[in-house]
Amino acid sequence: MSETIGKAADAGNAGTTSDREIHLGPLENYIGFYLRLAQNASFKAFKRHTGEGDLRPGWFAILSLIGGNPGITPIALSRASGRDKSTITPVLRDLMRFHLIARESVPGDRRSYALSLTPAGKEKLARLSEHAARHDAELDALVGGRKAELLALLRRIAAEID
Amino acid sequence: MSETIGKAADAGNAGTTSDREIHLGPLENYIGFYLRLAQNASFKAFKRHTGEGDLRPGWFAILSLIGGNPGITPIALSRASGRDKSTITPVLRDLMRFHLIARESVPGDRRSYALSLTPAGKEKLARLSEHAARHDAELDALVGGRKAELLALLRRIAAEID
DNA sequence: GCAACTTAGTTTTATATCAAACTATTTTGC
DNA sequence: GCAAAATAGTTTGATATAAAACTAAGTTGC
Repeated sequence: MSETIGKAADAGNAGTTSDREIHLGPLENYIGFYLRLAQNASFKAFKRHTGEGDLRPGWFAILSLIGGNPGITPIALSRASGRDKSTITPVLRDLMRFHLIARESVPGDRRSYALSLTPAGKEKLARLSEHAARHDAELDALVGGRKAELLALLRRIAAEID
Repeated sequence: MSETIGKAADAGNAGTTSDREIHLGPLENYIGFYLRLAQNASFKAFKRHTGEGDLRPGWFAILSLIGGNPGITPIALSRASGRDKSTITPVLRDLMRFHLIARESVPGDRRSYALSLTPAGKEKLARLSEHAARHDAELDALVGGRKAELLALLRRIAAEID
């Protein structure tokens, strides 16, 4: 961490700004800025947790939603998980490739299909759930008694910012 | 929005789950889940704001930090903006290409260089700042009087989750 | 009952991000 | 002072995501 200490002494230079004197300026009070920092940090930590096995962060929410809603369609998954439908396709392809989910045709709509977990998928979900629970427990510990308030605010931002 | 209503009536099917009956299950109470949703929504809205001009979301934080800290180096930018140093390089290249920033050598360290805004960069930053301020004002409106608490929690998550 | 519109899913393209590997320097420990 | 370790910056490769364009199928309005 030893930063460039003596440099600002130089004349023709406005002063090379070292780490500990950075001014965040307006960013300091921007919700959007800290929302990004917090999400990145949380996602990184989650990746570290799950990545230790053969798991993938993107799989958990999808597997969990299929597990809790057998027969769910890709478009419903997209809406429930808050991701664009075009990002669901490759995840489902992976999950199929590893035989964690099964597709069944939807009677009455040949465009769509119904998803469910295979036994292997249920096992994988169980294992992923442990990691996820541990991860969110860490977050819980950080926010202490203000979890309900934080969740309410985040839900509100997610739902109404657009 | 007319969803597939009559489908669950079919026998051999566990019931095709339509949008309005989705159970989020554990996700419902996961901070990480709503952190992602909120950040994605906020980022999308920001992109919409800035994208109307010739602006780019990634540019604002960087320009703002350079503007507030003339002489800042790429590595200090990386830390202050919370992004990996490898993501700073291409942004700086773009900003250089549009003559919004200038590089100056750092006396005493030939690996690094000092950054500053050109007059054009200052103008661009001023314009971007308006959009950013408007965006964050929307977020402020959503969180009402609980902004300080939200910021404190997000800062804490960003700083301590790793 | 057919044309127009809408919806489900996929593919393609673009952006944001991290991580690892690499080069060129600088700093540190004897 | 020199070898080893650390640091600054870049490049390359991977993943997460959205958006737009496309295909196929369903729904609606006369």
